[in-house]
Amino acid sequence: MAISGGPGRDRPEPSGEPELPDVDELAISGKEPPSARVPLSRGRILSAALAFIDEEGIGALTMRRLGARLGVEAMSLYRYVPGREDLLDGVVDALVIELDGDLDVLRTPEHGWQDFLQRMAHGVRRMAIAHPRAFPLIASTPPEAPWLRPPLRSIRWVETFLAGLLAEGFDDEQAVAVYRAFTSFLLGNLLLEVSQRGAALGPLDLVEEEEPANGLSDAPTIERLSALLADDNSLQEFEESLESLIDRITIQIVAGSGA
Amino acid sequence: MAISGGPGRDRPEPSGEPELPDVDELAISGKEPPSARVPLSRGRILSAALAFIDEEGIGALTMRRLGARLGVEAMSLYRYVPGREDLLDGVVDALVIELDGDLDVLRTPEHGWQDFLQRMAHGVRRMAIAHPRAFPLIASTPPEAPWLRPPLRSIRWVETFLAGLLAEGFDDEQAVAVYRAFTSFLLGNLLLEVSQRGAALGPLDLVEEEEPANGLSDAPTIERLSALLADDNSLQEFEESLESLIDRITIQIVAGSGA
DNA sequence: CGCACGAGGCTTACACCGTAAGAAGCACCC
DNA sequence: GGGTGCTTCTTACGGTGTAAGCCTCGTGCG
Repeated sequence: MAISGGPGRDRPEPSGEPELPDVDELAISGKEPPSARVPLSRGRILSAALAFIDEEGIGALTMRRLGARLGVEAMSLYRYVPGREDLLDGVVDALVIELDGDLDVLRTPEHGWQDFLQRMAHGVRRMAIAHPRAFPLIASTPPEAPWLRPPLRSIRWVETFLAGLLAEGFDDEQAVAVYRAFTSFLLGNLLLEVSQRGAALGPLDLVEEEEPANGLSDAPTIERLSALLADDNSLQEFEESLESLIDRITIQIVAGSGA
Repeated sequence: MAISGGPGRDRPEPSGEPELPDVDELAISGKEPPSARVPLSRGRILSAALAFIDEEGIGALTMRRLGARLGVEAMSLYRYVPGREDLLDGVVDALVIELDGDLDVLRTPEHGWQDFLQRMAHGVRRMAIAHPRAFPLIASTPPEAPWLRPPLRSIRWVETFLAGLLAEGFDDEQAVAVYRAFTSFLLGNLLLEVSQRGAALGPLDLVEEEEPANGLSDAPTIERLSALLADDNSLQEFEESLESLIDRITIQIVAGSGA
């Protein structure tokens, strides 16, 4: 949460205001009809970028096109965003902020940490499904400056998660262990689900190859199974895996509490 | 695939098959000293691309630079590779091929499917650690043509894995279920491990900010925990998670066998 | 009122990118 | 010699991120 007064890193905006609100409105609005001149802001830019990615994918997002969508020249964006990579970082942060404001995943001290993890997982899942093309961003280190960054391109994610765990009574090492287990779980499950959800449109795009009766016939395997692969019963699977993970954490913590 | 005999260092290249000019040598050699004119081939290109990515990251890989590394003009690459995206696909496929030739993960019918999964997981892990900057490729749908593709950018991966599972006696639905669970597990665990392994160089690159005594003090959380986060005891964690997952599969399969 | 000023947006420019089209080298066989 | 294919190089085009500077106002101050 941290209403942008706290740990928000200061953007290299030395002038005027000491701190600018990273994401303000984030109205998740679509494209702007050429209405009155809305004054352009970091929030509006990030919001438009997210909408753009949702519609056309990350690769299609260029500064010029994003500018055009906002009725503005590309270079104007640089007044609010240091560059393209930082813009993508900003989109990820915006998603995370939207997430943990969405269901205020902290502030429920009465239901215990299992409930916290459940809420967190479902919140992230909802996000992944709502923005399937933006979600993989969270798991990809940016092409430039590949390391020397927080894992997963959003320090806010780590902060939010760890703070929640600590608030639930975990100690430092437990929190980190749970963070790892849970983040890797979410990452894997949701990346796979999102990618399969996309592939389900028309199953696997095997180039329509005429396998000329290869005697061994190992190609048909995937053709035969592609319907099963595209079959979308993933919510139930997600639930089961989630509960199983939470059980495992219980056991691990209980078993490890002696040490 | 082509028993490939004993310890001969010969690369897979299943020469019996009709025509598979995909990956031939893949010597994983480094940069080519300007020695004699080696004739350039898809395999050499993919190998150089992988080495390039390992050294400088995906973002730094351009056709021109890759050409220069091979002592060749950029356009020459297009005789063997349809374009940049396909080149990246090829790199992923090369990794997967290297993997399942590396430990011939099939062909061990005597040790049961748990052993198969163990070998698979460790093989992928070794690959992820050997090529940490290339590995995220496997989990990222290409920016163009985002859907309409096999999940995870390598149909070969799906094929190899499913074929192995079927060979171990799973039926179709079980194989798909195990494939999902296992792939998501590997993806999540290894993406996180790889990214943290990178971040461990110097912990989190917080811009050195002078937080002017914000009363709430929620910033230090991550600073305090960053050492723990960077701490690399991940092999053991991986093993534990792996065993736990395999147990879960056992239970699930046993429980689900009645249906 | 006049006017400097500065924020916000625009224009120009540059280096680099992927790649389409075709020219130039080259080994071979007739 | 003259084709005849490959393979590689040259040239060129449209697109990209972004550095540098210009223009245009609303605004505050004398």
